[in-house]
Amino acid sequence: MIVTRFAPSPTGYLHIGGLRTALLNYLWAKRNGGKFLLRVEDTDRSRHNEDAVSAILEAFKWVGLNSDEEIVYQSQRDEIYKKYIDQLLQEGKAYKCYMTKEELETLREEQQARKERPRYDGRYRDFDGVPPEGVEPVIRIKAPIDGSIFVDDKIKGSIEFRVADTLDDFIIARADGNPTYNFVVAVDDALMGVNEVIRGDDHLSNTPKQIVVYNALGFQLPTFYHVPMIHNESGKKLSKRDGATDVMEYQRNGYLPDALLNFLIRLGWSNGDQEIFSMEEMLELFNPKDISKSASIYNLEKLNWINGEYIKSKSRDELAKALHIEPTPVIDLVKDRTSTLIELSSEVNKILNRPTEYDPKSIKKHFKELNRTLLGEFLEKLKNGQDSCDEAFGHILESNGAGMAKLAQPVRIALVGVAQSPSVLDVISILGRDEVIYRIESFLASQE
RNA sequence: GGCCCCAUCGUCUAGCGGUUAGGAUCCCAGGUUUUCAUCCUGGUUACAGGGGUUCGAAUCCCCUUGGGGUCACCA
Repeated sequence: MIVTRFAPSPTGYLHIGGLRTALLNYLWAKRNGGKFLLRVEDTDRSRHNEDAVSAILEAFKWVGLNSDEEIVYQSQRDEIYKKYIDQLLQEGKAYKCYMTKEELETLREEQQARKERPRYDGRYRDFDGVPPEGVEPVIRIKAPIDGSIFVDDKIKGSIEFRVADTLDDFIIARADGNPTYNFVVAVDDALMGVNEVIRGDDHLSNTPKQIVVYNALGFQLPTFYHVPMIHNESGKKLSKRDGATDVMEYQRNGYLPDALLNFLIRLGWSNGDQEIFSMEEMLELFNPKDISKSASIYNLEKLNWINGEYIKSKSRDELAKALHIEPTPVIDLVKDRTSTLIELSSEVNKILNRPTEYDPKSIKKHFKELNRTLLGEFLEKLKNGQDSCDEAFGHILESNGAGMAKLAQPVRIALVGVAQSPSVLDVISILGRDEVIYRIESFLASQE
């Protein structure tokens, strides 16, 4: 069975790039009848943040990606980590290092002065003397001293990391006893049964370290897929400064969750010329080995288009629900002309609500002497009640020998306040004769 | 700077030795629409550069250039 996971650190909200990673993991697990798990990486106590955790979970709920098991919190697994650290200590695969932060810093400066790679020198690796007083030791793992570690990545291929220039005996537990990232990731993934790891390629250079941990503990290595980053418009890793990186911001801005997922799946992955993918199709087609090797730039224009396509394809009831309003035929009238729920809402309101003001530019262009006359005649016919609205429209144009626009545009302005709207006759038929009369009279009164 | 990764239209991508280099988005033009939007039709724009290999390279190899990532007692 394939088990995947997404492991956010609770530093704020769910990042749009994180959501993509989560989606890929979700799809791959589900496609294979496996499990998708969630793990909160909060080993750094000083950064632990409850609000951040709930913000992230809220975002997952919104997009509908659910964990198949209880969410794992690393902050609650101290005993587990301690047990494995003790095991490594006892087996001589890890050791206590009494070097102080200051000493470490000095070492680094010396190495840098010599243009060498900053690297722990292993001075306590085989230490069996008397430990210095007053120093709480960190725990370091014994990494290989030479040779190479190979990461067999299913997207990038086999990658060689020479120990000499990538590894040292890195710290697996801090002086305060808390374990560090590369250690807990390996332990948790192994213990949770995660056997396929799909993550951003910013983790690629961490992978050799995690492999050292897997090997020391005798755990089986998962399959790795390192997916390229999403970049901002200037080609850099997407960060908070780029705006709109919080997943929930997309909800606030009127995007539909399935449209957002559709947009994200197309970053670095494709299926021929297909652009629109339902969740079912994604589940049927997605395979992480097909992900492209190069980074992609995050571009909102495509998302807007996709979102518009999704709005067009939704039913009146679905859209009403998304807008938190009662279903109305107005939705069908305007949904083809909008690309976000915000726009949809404003278009609906434009028709449902009586105009509070009239666009000056529209009036200037479409409310001249003839328009005024025709509109007056139209109003009379409506009040007279002989003709239907459609008939009244036709009769007036015919008797005056005028083009449609001469009457339609002023009517439109009277009904919705501007010269742009869906078909005037459609709007009239939705509003009903009385409301149309009211709005035309109000408009005429405002133009006295 | 060391190490690692990457390189087709502005953007997302198809292509996996032989194609007029395709699609989508964006933009522009025309049509439809009384208007706007939708929709339809058409158009502009790409294989980073240089060497190889080959009868034949966007496709394979090397170099250069460019871009990105990463180098913590952060995750």
